[in-house]
Amino acid sequence: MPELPEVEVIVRELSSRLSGEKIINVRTLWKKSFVPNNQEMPFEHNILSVTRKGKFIILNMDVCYILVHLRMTGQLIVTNSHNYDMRHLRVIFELESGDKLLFYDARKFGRIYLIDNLGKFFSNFGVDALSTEFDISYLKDIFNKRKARIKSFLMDQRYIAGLGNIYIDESLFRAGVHPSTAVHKLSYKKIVQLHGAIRETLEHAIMNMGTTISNYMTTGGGFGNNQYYLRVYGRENESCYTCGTKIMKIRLNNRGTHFCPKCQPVK
DNA sequence: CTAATCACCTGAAGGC
DNA sequence: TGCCTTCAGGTGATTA
Repeated sequence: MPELPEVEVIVRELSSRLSGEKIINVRTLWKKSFVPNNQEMPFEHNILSVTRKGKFIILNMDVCYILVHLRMTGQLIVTNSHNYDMRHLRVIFELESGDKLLFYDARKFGRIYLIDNLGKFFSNFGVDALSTEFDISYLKDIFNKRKARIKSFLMDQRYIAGLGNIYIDESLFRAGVHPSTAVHKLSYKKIVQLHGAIRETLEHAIMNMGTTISNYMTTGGGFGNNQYYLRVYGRENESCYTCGTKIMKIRLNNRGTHFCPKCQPVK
């Protein structure tokens, strides 16, 4: 489901609702969703803060961390109702206040990890796309000698963390780069443009509270608005806002990929 | 080591 | 209505 902007919106909400809370119990309804794989476990931890790295949501606690990855269809909902929906409910965190943090996940791809060493967990992880470490020289370095197509390279979280299918298509459009371009063929000028395009695309999406296509929602059940501002994603056969050419959709490494053939010519 | 493809799951949407 | 196919904000494992 979500990419960096959606996760960021969720983290901001969770941060104000969960900081200072205490988890007093965890119940797992689908074993694979919670990586210790215990159905029930004694559990008492204070949540100090909620942060993010790439698409991972991080609950920072006294002596350990809970990491949540929503993958395609995961949702986190905070509720004080006793009558919540059980359909697709996978994990329940009970809080001392009486509220519950509910993890829903229709496709069961999402994962929640309980770990004690963040550095080790993220050792193979690239820089976050909104961090200051993600700058033009970093982008130039990781692009050096790479022959992969730019779209699939940007999907790889070991280099840049946070980008996914929607925002890569949108960023490549803004930068005027064809998604099949071999990474090492990008000119310095295009690298600069792409860096700016990625930043702008993500920041705009966060301002719009994320993109709701099918089931992304915020922790209180609200929707995003960024779907109304997409320029290529989901617009196949519609006219490019810049030049009027029909937006094309192709399959790249098994992912639907949208672009304007005129604004993003093959290099 | 790098790059591409498959596997994991379920449900919604479209064609017939 | 219903059956069948395809597709989906992701990523780990497997293959070449």
